[in-house]
Amino acid sequence: MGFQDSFKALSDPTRREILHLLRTGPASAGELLKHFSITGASLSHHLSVLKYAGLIDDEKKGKYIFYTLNTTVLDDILNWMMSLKGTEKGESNHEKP
Amino acid sequence: MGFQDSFKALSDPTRREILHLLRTGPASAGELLKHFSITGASLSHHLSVLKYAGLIDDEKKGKYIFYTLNTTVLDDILNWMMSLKGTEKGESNHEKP
DNA sequence: TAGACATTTAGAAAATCATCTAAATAAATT
DNA sequence: AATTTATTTAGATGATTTTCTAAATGTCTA
Repeated sequence: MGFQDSFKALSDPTRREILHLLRTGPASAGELLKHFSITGASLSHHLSVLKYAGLIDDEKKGKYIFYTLNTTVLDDILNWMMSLKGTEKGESNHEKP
Repeated sequence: MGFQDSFKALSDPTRREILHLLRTGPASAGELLKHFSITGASLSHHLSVLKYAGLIDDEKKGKYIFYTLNTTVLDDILNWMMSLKGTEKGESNHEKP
């Protein structure tokens, strides 16, 4: 887990789509799989990368594993990008100084 | 140039450091090179990736080429991340609805 | 408990990537 | 004009990544 892992995780289109699908709520691996034309093994790999990066959490519920978006790391990345733009952490930036 | 290229460009630590160095203003390739222990050829490669992604601009000034941060694409990425969090484009998000 | 279902792990192949050295281009200096 | 300086391009190499098939693990149901 670290900045590097998060950015690496985000650099793959399948993984970004997974995050996008999870924005509305949890989903099992099988549900997610319907949206892609890759094998379950490939999806599983992508999920493990996202999990290692801290971008998703998983919870086993019987036969299924449900994945949920974790926005904590996203916030860190957002802050890093804001700092590049010279915008401070919590600023709303509606006015220009 | 596209979303994918931008994220790929951001997934390398050297390239992120380049962007970080450029946040205070333009710099030539040679100036940037001082901050890394890679060859000029490698740096040049990284700069071309960043440029292709639209994250930096370059301008030739005689013997030197000056690179500047371009925040347009960063804004697109920021918006994409905000949308993941369920936050709309320009919202300040200081209150919870 | 045997079989079906959901998901992961292992291992391999092909593609992509970061880096290097060597050579090329282009502008400034002497 | 020849040399030096700044940077890029070309081509090669080793590392990492994405994907696959096959097999393993764990859980539910008939």
